Amino acid sequence: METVRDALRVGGTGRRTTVCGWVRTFRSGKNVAFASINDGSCHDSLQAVFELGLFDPGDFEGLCTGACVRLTGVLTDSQGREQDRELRAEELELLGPSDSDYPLQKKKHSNEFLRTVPHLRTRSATFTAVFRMRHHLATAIHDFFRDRGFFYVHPPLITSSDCEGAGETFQVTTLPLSSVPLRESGEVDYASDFFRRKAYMTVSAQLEAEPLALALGRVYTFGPTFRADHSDTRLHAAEFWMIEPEMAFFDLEDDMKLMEDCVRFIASRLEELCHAEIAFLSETVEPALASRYDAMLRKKFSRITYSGAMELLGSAQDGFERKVTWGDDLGTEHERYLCETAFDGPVFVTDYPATLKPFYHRLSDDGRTVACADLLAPQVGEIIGGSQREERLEVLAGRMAGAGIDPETYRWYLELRRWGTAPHSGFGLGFERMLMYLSGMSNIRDVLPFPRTYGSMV
RNA sequence: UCCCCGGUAGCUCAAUUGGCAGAGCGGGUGGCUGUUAACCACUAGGUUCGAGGUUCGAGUCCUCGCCGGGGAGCCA
Repeated sequence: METVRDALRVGGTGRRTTVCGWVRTFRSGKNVAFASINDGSCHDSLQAVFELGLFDPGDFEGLCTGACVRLTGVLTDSQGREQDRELRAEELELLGPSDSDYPLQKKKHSNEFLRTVPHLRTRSATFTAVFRMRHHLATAIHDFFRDRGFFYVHPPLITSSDCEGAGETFQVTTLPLSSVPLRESGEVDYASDFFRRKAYMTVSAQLEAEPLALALGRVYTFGPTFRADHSDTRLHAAEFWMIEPEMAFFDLEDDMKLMEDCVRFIASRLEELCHAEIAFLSETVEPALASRYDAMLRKKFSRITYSGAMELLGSAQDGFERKVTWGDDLGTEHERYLCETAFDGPVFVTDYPATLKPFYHRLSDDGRTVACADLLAPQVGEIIGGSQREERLEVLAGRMAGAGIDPETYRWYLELRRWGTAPHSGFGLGFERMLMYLSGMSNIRDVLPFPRTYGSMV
């Protein structure tokens, strides 16, 4: 047995082989019938040709769109124009019949409809393409970091820290919800909870990555992240994946170079490995997809400071719903203006006001901005957020106090600065956002196999 | 959480001012064909999301609810 991919690409024609796969379309005539067989191994399907004289009419019962078959036959050069080779079938085994109720018919379905059948949409041309790209993106990321001496580390998914400012947390508990134990004060008595304290699903692995970076040097995490924000948009999921590298001895400039190298590397890897998928998605989903790869591979990423962006937005501000001045956070309309109109491609926005960023971003010499960089991309918004971390104990303690954070909660984090502190930097790359940008899919629900979003878990 | 749009056949959608519920694809039947989301003919297929209301009459207007989509905020 071999995959459709190998049957189409490996060796020459004339050999006898067996393939298994699902029927995309079936066409029957008087003397000959055709079935397109796709097994997910590649974008293209294998056309099977049935000389009807070799089969009983009953053999084709249930052999319609959606059926699963095992076919044995001889690979031959195709007489048709749309494929180079095809399988002249000699033996047909119907592993799993289908019928007209099969939800995926041989037509274009809306992504909204396909979301109602997540267990079947995986077989569609679009979603097999997206999930192959998802795999290649993940392996490209591992290759990128491994080749640069990074260690892949595994911080916990259940954590006691809510990573200040990163988003709402899902609480983890084994307390009985119908009769939660209370203390005399009326507060929940976590002493009898599983961990004997309050616990959450992680919203970011960054804080826990720092002790590993300040020991192993260059590390990265790649795992799921959980956010309970009530944000119901095409860009947000409650469970998504993030890549969070953390590097000792990197300043912001080193950090940004790594971000840019990383994005270029994975884009070039996908362009190399996913020709057919990119071509298909350009045709059916996002005509601008090819130009996105150009923007990532052949142009240096633009850079602008937050202050510079404010000046730029000020001079173009008439068209905005909300006007912004220095100290305000950028709204979606402003971010879109920067990457879609002003720079027309991925752009770094750096050096935000300290008041807009978490306490652990390194305070710059001007005393009012921090050493950080967000990478904004057209259509998908922020795909990377990174910073140099505050390594000075007194400055960090002061910023925590300013933010009203109990130092005892982050005692271990402060101790990293107390003994053997080192300049270090890192960033968080949104895996699904990146995949959206590289695949052209405009809704995060369509790059996750089983998306979990606010109010919905199909 | 807020704002906007939508829900009609299995799927994608149409239905003029409130006046007979429609098409394509898919299904069935027949025909034709080395076909390409095949093609041609015929045919079946409906609680118009749900509950109320207005009206002689509601897919269409009003109220509430449910579901979906887009946007805002927050973020990746």
